[in-house]
Amino acid sequence: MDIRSLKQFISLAVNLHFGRASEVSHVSPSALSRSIRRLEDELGVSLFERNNRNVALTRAGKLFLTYARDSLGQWDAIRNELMEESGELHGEISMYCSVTASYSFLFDILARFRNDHPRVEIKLHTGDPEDAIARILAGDEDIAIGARPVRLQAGLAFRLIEFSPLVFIASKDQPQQSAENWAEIPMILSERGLARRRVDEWFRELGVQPRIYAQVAGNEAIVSMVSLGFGVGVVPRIVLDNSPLSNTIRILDVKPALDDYEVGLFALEKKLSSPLVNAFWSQLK
Amino acid sequence: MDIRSLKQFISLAVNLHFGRASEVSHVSPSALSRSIRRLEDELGVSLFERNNRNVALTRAGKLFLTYARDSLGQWDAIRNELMEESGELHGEISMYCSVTASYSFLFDILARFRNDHPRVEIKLHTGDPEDAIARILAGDEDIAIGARPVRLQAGLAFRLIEFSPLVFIASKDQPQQSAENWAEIPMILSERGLARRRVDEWFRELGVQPRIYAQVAGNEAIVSMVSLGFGVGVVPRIVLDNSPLSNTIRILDVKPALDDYEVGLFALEKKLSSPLVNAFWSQLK
DNA sequence: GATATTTGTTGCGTAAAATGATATATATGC
DNA sequence: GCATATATATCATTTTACGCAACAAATATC
Repeated sequence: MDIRSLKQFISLAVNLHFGRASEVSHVSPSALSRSIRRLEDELGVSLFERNNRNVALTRAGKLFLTYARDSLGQWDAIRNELMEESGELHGEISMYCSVTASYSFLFDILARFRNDHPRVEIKLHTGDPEDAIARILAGDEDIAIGARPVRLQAGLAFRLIEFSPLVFIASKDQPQQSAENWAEIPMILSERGLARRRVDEWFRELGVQPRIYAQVAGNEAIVSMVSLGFGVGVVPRIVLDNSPLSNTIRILDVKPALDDYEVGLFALEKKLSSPLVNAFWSQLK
Repeated sequence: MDIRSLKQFISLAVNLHFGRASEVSHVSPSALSRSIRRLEDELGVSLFERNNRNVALTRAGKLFLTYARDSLGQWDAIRNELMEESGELHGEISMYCSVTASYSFLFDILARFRNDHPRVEIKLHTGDPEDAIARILAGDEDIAIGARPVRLQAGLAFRLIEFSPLVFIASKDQPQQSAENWAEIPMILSERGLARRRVDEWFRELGVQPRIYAQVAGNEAIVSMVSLGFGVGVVPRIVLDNSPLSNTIRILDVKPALDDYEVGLFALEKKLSSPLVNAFWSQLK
């Protein structure tokens, strides 16, 4: 039995799906299957009841799950304890953020952190920012960068990095639209996410049914389409600051303005007691 | 980190000597050295302060030792729990006994145990019976076969297998000695151990200084020398029962007779709660 | 004080174990 | 009944672990 097997077991016990669990653990499904099998051989009991369609914990599996969680917690605890003993921070911390964020905030933050704690290895995963909170809550990542939702889930901690206005953008070549014809203007919006919800509400309060030209995943794609003159988009301004297309774009002066994005760090509150996470966290004063 | 590394670490922490610790763990010293090194790398701290002459636990090592013991205890606990869940006993149990014992009692006991619990693997180590209790107390073995000492150490459990008279033996060819000349008779005795202490006391009570011809390690060697006519020896009768030389030997009728050997199982009391050890233990009614 | 001995570590070649890609078997859904 | 999904078996490859022997450093021995 080793720590890795325990983590894999927990992942499978939570996901109840070899494919997804193996993805989280960064191994192939076959490796996970064998790892679980090995564990079962070692313990002499089946931990999962599985056929080719379903995976379920056995009674023994449930018992072992609580053991695994405890054991992993204690392992983390002793590692933290010994880390304090050694004086210097070291180990591994996992981060999740969007590609946009990795271009903008991340560089400065990481550079500083790296300088202060050179022996801490950072595992960075990028992806859809909408998944950020879910990944934190699931314990898949230690820290994520994202926009603060209106309501924070219980146990979730947020620390502001900066405000970024949510702005309407149009191509520089396009003539300025008058404020009255919002129903006519082709809009290019996020498929989902906080920005989309804000815009939907904005239109609702205005009493206008927007003409949605395109629903796009990713702020960069919105900038591209707007730059090409397809319509008006809404993105956090931080995206423009790092966009190679920003000089082809102008920001519309829209009233009322949308609320600012609050971009910041997410982490589980209970993980803030970990020296590594805490060091990262406290870096932002 | 895996269970094996933890055991190796504990062994080194107890022995404070790579050679001896590696022997207990059944690996080469180099493997142990690398294993410890790996642990230290993983934790980012030194666990031992060591040069080519001394090994000592660091402060971090002491902290980790308590963790390791706890962690190992919990691992055993969950394994036992899951074993009860599964209904059938399985796993591994380690035994220690002398070569003599392995010829005599062990066969029947093991055959029966194997029949009742075929999925339990038995690791058998043989060696000097005088080490049996020490190995049990050190936790190196689950169960040992040996002779009950006058006083049992605290925490040590003993279960009688059978009595075996401690007998004086001589070669069949030698003439019977009269009872008066014990001081003249060449004695062949164990170097150490319970039998030796009993004989020493026997002579002391008789007020005779024995003439010790040879001090030998191992009952088989005593039988050999006696059989060749070098003198009179003292061994538990069970040894004769399994000796190919027994027909060349006769048992002397000595008064007062020595107390019987109480041959039986040793185990740590706290290990009796383990299903495996308990099953072995309870086999002897 | 020179030599021998003890003992932890390291280099190297081999053996074992783990892994990923692919194939397979089997269950489910339409 | 065919298409899909999914856990597992197989095989080739890579990674890891191990033991042996050499080494280095410290102590013991005379």
